[in-house]
Amino acid sequence: MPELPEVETVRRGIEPLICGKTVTGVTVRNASLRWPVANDLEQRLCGGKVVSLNRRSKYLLIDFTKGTLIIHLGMSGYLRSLQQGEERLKHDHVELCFDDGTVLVYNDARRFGFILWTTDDPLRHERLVNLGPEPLSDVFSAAHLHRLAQRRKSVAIKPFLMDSKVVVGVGNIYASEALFMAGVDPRRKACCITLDECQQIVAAVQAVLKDAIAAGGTTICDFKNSSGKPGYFQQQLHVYGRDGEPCSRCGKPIVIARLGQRSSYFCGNCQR
DNA sequence: CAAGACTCCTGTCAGC
DNA sequence: TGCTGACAGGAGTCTT
Repeated sequence: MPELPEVETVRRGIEPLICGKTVTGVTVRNASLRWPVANDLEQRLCGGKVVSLNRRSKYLLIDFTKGTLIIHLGMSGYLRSLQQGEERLKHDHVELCFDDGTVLVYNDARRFGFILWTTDDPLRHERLVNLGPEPLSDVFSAAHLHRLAQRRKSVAIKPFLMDSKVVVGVGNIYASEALFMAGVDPRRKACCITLDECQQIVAAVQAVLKDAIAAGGTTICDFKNSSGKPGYFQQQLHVYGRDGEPCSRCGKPIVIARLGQRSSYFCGNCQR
């Protein structure tokens, strides 16, 4: 389940494979993703040269001379490069062929992801324009978090952190992990979190994401393999998915709570 | 506007 | 062993 670190890992992994190369063919095997793949994608992409690869939130932005491909990996999506003669896999939905023979494949079993094309500024695209700050930027500060949190009278801090208007790229796993690191109970109301605690939370979110990116970076070489999914879950998780297991800090069992339709894992002793 | 429920989809796993 | 149902989750829409 690609969260921001995984998308950044994907970006770094495929950048050297396609940057500066020209699209010579596009195959869409299944256009019914979260939003349908444009039926004229091949016409739009062919002859276009990849200028750069960028990321905004969990969106991968492939800038071409003619426009930008906006890719979201959803829950189960990944990109890999196909070796010559290699078999296609189930759920290989879209393929981009480049002039040097490189083939980039989009695979997404659950089809929560999508591939969009825009000729305008991708950051002003309707999917991106209302997003909050990047978690690793200076805009994501304790003051920012505290200011927004004070207006939210009933939502708990954990679903608040997962709100993309507050900060992008913090999914269920990293929200749980960051709140553990910050020592904050995920059930507490956002409006009751102090500025000092916001500072702890910001630092924790950034540390968790940076660690995950670093862990993903170690597996970038796998991109050339057909099995080359990037290093999801390489990181040591302290609370996520560990209900009943002892807390790594105090030894008391990790507990689980439902917050905003999502499972939240935490230590009732270390997180107050 | 805020907040919660519901939705998309399929692989995985528990329970029978 | 095979079937069934619950569950997972990002992010959008719908309802309250």
